[in-house]
Amino acid sequence: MLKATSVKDALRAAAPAPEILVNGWVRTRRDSKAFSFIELNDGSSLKNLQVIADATLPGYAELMPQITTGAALAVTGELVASKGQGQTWEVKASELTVVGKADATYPLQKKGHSMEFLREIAHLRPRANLFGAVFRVRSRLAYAVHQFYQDRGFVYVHTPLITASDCEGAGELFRVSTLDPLNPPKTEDGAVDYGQDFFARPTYLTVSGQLEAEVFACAMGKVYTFGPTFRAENSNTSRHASEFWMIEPEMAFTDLVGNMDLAEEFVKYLIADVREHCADDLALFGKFVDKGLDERLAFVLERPFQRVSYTEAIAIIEASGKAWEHPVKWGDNLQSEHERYLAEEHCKCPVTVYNYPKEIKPFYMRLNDDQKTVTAMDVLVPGIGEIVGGSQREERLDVLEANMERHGLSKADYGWYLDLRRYGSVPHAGFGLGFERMLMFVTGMANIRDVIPFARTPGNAAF
RNA sequence: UGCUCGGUAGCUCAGUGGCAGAGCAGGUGACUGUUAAUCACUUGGUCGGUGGUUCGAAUCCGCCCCGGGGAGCCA
Repeated sequence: MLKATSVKDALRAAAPAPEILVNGWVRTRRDSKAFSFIELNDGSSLKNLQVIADATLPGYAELMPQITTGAALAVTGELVASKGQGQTWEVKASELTVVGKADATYPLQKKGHSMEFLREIAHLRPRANLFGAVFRVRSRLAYAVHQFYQDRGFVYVHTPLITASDCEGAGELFRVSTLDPLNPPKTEDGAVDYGQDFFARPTYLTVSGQLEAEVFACAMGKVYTFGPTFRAENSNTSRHASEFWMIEPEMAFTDLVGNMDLAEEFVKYLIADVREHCADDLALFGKFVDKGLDERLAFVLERPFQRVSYTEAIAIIEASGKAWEHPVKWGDNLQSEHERYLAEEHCKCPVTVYNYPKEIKPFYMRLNDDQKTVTAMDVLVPGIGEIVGGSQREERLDVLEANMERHGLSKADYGWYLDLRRYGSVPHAGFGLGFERMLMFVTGMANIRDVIPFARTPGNAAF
């Protein structure tokens, strides 16, 4: 049997071919009296392959009504230079097989679907041009993540998805349990006895692999994780999902500046890689999703990211003279409107904000000499906001213990984490980059639910 | 979770107290190396659900469900 050629390969052929086999799904069909044009797509590229089905084909009259939008086809024929405008190559079919029919109820049409409607048919939307493009870019972006770190000598670490610790001391967790919810074992005082649960303790889906990544950074120097993460927050926004992917590099012998350097280099690398390898798909986003996309990506690549300390950021916001919905003073969290102002109006490019007040940041961030701020850093990008959050970690045992006490955390639960500071402790730093938020940034897609194959959000786990 | 805007044909939407509509998709026919093809005709409705106001409700009011936007939490 003839080995199949992808649409992508057929379209970039160097020469005609006497016989090729192409498999795919019908995007549309246009009929002439003597022949039909069939647009075939197999997901390998944005562009379709035009198939010419001549009326003299065996079974033509019976075949044509089955060749409807959505039907799966196997086409054997000659790859020839197109006689028409608009495409270089086309296939003149010698044999057409309808592998799977699609009747008139097939939901995808040739034009104009809303993102909301496509979200409801998440099992079919990868067949739409836009979503094919999104998920090809997603695949390439994931590859580029690994390439970036592997090229730089980072070791890929698989941190656990099931955890007994709430890594960040914040955020709500999904409980993992095999206890009977209707009749759980109880302790003498009436509480659920998790000692009898599967792991003999309460366990959850991880919200971050950071603490475990620190373990490996303090053994192998430079490591990264790349995997799914779970947050049971009741967040209903265009940039939050209950299940998302995150990349978390962690580096020993590295301080806050080295951390910011890596984050900025990483973001730029990903943009450059996708621009180089997904040009057709990005052009589609530039045309239909975000007219200014290419210009903005080019701009981000050309310029160094701005860096402002939290204290400077507060001064910038106060000096803006804007009427803020939430006025800020030193010590407050930056609101979304402030972050947007910094990235979109004041700097007009990604901006890294660092050295936040210790009161608004987690226990593991390193205390600065001013005793008031910690080495937190957030990368804010126009249109999305926070895309990276990280810090230099507190490597001094006594200071870390004091921080934990201040945050009301039990030292006993973090014995292994404290051990890293007892034995060969070193300055180290890392961050988390939201994979989907990065994908939103490079594609211009406005909603995180549209860059995840099957999005999980509060109240929605269909498919 | 609170704020706000929506839910009308398969899809996108108009209709805002008085006969349920358009474009696209689907069907039929014509025409054409077409390419979001074109032209003519045509099928298609629990107006999100429920209760109320009214002679009369898609339209006004209450409650519920679902979706969007922005907010908080964060990546």
